Amino acid sequence: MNSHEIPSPSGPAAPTGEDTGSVRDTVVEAADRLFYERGIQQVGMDELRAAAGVSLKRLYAEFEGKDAIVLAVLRRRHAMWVRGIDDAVDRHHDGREKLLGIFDFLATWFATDDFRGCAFINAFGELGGTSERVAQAAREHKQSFQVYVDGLVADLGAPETLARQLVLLAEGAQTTSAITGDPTAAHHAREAAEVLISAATAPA
Amino acid sequence: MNSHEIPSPSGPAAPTGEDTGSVRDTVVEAADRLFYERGIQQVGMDELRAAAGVSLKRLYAEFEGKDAIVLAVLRRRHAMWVRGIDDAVDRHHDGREKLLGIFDFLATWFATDDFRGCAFINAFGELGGTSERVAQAAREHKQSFQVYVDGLVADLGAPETLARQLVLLAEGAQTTSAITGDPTAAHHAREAAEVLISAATAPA
DNA sequence: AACTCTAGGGAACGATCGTTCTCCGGTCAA
DNA sequence: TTGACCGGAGAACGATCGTTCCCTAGAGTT
Repeated sequence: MNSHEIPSPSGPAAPTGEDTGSVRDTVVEAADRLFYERGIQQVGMDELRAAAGVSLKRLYAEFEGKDAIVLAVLRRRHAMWVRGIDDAVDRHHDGREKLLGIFDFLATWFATDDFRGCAFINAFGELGGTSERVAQAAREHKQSFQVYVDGLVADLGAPETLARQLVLLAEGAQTTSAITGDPTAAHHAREAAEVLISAATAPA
Repeated sequence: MNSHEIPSPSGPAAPTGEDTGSVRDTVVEAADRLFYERGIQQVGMDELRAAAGVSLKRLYAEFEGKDAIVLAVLRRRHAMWVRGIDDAVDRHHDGREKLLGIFDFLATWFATDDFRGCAFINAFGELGGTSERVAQAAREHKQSFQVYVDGLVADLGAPETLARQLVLLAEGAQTTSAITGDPTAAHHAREAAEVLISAATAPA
């Protein structure tokens, strides 16, 4: 049974005294990939352990349980989302172009070959009915995006209603593209956004 | 343990020789309620059996397995969706009002106290990664809605792009209202739809 | 060399799942 | 009354899950 003695062939190959932060990251990254690809409940802890190249003991030393890993994954997803949106928005200086940058980000995201929708929407559908923690994480994520768009719209001097409308377009594009597999939903959302922005910023 | 002998207090109270079609309906209705409320994998066959007031033997005589029940539930959801949309649209004769009727239907749906989003989106997030049948059911449902809106938009003489945009708004309203719990998403979607329809039907 | 400590591999555990099987009471024909 | 049949209740089964525990190999210290 002990024929192979290589400790961790796919791991980061650190000797022994690994700092604990990197173990967490490794686990959360592997969990994110597996959960997103197949659904949370379809991934067992043993498979996650194997994918992350950690022992079960280490896994449970680092995380209180599977729930804690799920929440850590959602936190990571939120950070990635914020960074991606920020990058696409900050690329522009014009307020209108900033708003449209959101849909450019969506377009590049949808074109990813492993795209399977918004992880928060998926997690909410799967666990939101039984896990208040997951439902709240999804709520906070969506609300923070709404607040972000509210700010961009306010900078434009447009009414807050526009922000609500643009968020609906972004959400709809995510689910539509995820289910149909058609990445052009981002483009249609962007075109709609252009019309809505123009209508909301037109002089009275 | 046998203190209560009432066989099925909440069931339809049919004597014994129930016709088999109604058993199917009873099971699918109970499954729909439970699956929608808590997620599919969170509902066991035994709980479903109890909720439907049927025996396990009857359950497996009527359905090949849990997968078959899930697909039957999605078929039922699709029929309910089509009927609800049709009712709200057929209430009007003007093409523009017909399109806006979609969002009126959404508004009444979102106000339902057990509303928890689109069952197809939820099922796709939970099982779409592993069950091709579920993923396909979601795809077909969304596509049939797109085709339906395409028809209404074509009747208006507006470009097909408008139909894509309106579908995105409807999808976004569903997920947003589900997660945030705010039913006004339907109203914001409707207002955006009014702007988009006006822009798409304005004379050149 | 002997001892201590750590951590990894993986068996073990209890719970739960979807599914099947067994028993048994009731019903109807003869 | 007897016997055949049907369906319900729920035990049983095998698989899988999240989680814990045990055993041991190896590193470090004296």
